[in-house]
Amino acid sequence: MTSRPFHHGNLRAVLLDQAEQTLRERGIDALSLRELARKAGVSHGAPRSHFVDRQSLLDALAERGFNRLAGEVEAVMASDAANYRQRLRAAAAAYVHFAVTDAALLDLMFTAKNGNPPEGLRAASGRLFAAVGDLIDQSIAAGELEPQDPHRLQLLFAAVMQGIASLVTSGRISAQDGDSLIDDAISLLVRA
Amino acid sequence: MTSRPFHHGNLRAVLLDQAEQTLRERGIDALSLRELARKAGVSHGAPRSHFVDRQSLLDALAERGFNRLAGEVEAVMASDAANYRQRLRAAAAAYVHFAVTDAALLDLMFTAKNGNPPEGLRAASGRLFAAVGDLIDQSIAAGELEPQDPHRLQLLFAAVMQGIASLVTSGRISAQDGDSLIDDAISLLVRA
DNA sequence: ACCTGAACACCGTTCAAGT
DNA sequence: ACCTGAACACCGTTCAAGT
Repeated sequence: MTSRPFHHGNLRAVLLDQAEQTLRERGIDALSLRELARKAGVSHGAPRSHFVDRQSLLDALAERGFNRLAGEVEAVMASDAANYRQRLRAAAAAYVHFAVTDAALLDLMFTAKNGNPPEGLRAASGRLFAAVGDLIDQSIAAGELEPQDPHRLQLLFAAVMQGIASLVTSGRISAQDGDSLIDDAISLLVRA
Repeated sequence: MTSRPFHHGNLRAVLLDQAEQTLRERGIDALSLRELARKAGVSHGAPRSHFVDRQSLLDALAERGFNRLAGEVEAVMASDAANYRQRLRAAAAAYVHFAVTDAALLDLMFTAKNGNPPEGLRAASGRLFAAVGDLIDQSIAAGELEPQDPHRLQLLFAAVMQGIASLVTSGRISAQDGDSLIDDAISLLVRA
């Protein structure tokens, strides 16, 4: 039973899990296909069956990151918090928390890509921005935000969250300062 | 005269210039010390005399990036634009322009560092944030911004610029949308 | 369909040696 | 002080071959 094909049907997932951990603990430069294969107990050529090259694995990691973060924002919308200001804060807090615990992954998600991203990655990032957009729309509908131009408000909120996260991951400000900044930003948006 | 030491005293600068160009044209993955040495016409071990390792060269590139961007923000402050709203817009526009023309470099400047950054890099990034801070302070003094909490306003402005730049470099929005977002963000801050 | 293992080209880093 | 060139370990990628 425990014969040769240690992984059957799930090597891809095993590689991604291990890669995510390595990314978190030692950064992107320490991420190599060969080491992942070694840790998974397969030959160095095995990953090729699931990822055509290293960039393909990085794209898959970014895709998982977007889906996870999108899921958290969607969870905020499904919560029973009546106050939309609280929802905006919760979504932004999730964003900053992600930036703190998975800085290298967030970098990867927002790194300048040379070519066009694969479809799965595009869809995943789209899901995140759609979730943020829905949250803004709902906040407007609840009268918490000015109805002005919803699309612009969505982008602005996304930019503020990404900017705060970026300052945190790059070590410019602490996670605590990041949370304070969220409050300031939301106060500004809500009041506007 | 044109004997052996092709570069004497300026190999470091030659390597950095070439590296910056490669970074711009082919991204960070295409940046190798050996190729830089080849293009400079020196042996592959020569860069070692100026950069202890690859990360050290990347740090030097980031440092130059921060200094260049800081210089542009400082130039905005030294300009004769009487209107501080225009100054804020000009500073933010310079930031977005930098993001568009040197996306990979901006990524490098705000990448999560594993260890503590070297002193020169710290100083250069400090110079940028100090320049942004001064601009905000002057805008407050000119009555363009509410005096509230200057430090928070500085961070918020920095976060918004970095966030918009990040959305642009990652291809989420166009440079044009980035400029529109700047207007929206500044309107929000000025009105507040 | 998935994995093995040899092969190739390239890289970062170290270091003794040259000038 | 700066550069050369050999050496080492590691890597991404390709590909014929196995099961």
